[in-house]
Amino acid sequence: MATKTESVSISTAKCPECGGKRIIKDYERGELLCGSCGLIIAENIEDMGPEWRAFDAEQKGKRARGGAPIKYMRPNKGLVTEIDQYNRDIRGAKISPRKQAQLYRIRKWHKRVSIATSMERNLVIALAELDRVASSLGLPENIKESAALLYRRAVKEELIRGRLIESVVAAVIYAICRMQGIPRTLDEISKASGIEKKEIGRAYRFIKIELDVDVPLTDPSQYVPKFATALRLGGSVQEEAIKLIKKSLRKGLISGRGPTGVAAAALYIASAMFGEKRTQKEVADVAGVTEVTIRNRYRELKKELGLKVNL
DNA sequence: AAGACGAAAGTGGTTGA
DNA sequence: TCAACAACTTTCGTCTT
Repeated sequence: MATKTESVSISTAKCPECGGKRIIKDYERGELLCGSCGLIIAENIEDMGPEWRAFDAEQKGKRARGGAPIKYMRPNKGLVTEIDQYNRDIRGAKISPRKQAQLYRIRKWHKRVSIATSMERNLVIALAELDRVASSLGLPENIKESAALLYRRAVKEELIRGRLIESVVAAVIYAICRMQGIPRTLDEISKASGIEKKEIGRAYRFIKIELDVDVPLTDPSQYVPKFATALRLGGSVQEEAIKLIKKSLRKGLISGRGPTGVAAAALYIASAMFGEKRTQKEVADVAGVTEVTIRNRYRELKKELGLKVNL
């Protein structure tokens, strides 16, 4: 993919520390920070590389909280302080009941605070990643918003456990795109996020089941404008392609077929009908399928619809 | 010579016992 | 957990323009 400058859009972001909406982009220092409490949300915001999440949360408010920089993938490692549950002091002597009660309370709150902050950290990383991937895919604000919401639900239900944050973010984006009818293939999201397709698929399936979101299956015609643009095909060709898809949907159904393949075949036929023929290879490339698949779909469409197309 | 076609074998993921 | 299965890909030989 060609390098281009990305303006990181942050209007969906909220400060994970104080909830403030006023987020400041400091381009001189390349930082994203909260206007109310000064929390640095992300550094190196101009940098597209995968390792840009180097990151250091610091609160300038009342409760001073500091420590080592948080490592990339493991929000809790290196920061936890364990308070064990055996009521002995360091020399092994018993601790008075009164002290025990105090220790119990300390442990309790320690745990609560740890969980809260680890969730915050998780969100900070995830939202930055979400923004990066969504921008790189050219997705609109409302998609980011919905995706962020879904991700928060996933965090709340503690579904991120063994998973890479990035995988879940990618999966959430994929799910939201499908729900909103803005087609992005797993391939595209994989490329934008740097996560393998099957990883995203796995995370996607998981959150789909656990969060009980129902995602409609993709309508092939959603891909038509995108492919047509890439092939420089006009509006009338697109309309024809969509018409073909609708017709075959009503007929013997295209169920089970990959939506991209169907869209590609319809476009292929439509382009030929309008004398703006594109080769199977051209169509196949932009659709991310092979010529063989186009041929198979094309054959099916032709038979089902009784088309008299001579190419 | 390039594009279209289709058969055959291989791949990765889903499903159901 | 494993095997069957469907969709899709890869590869390759042949036909058409």
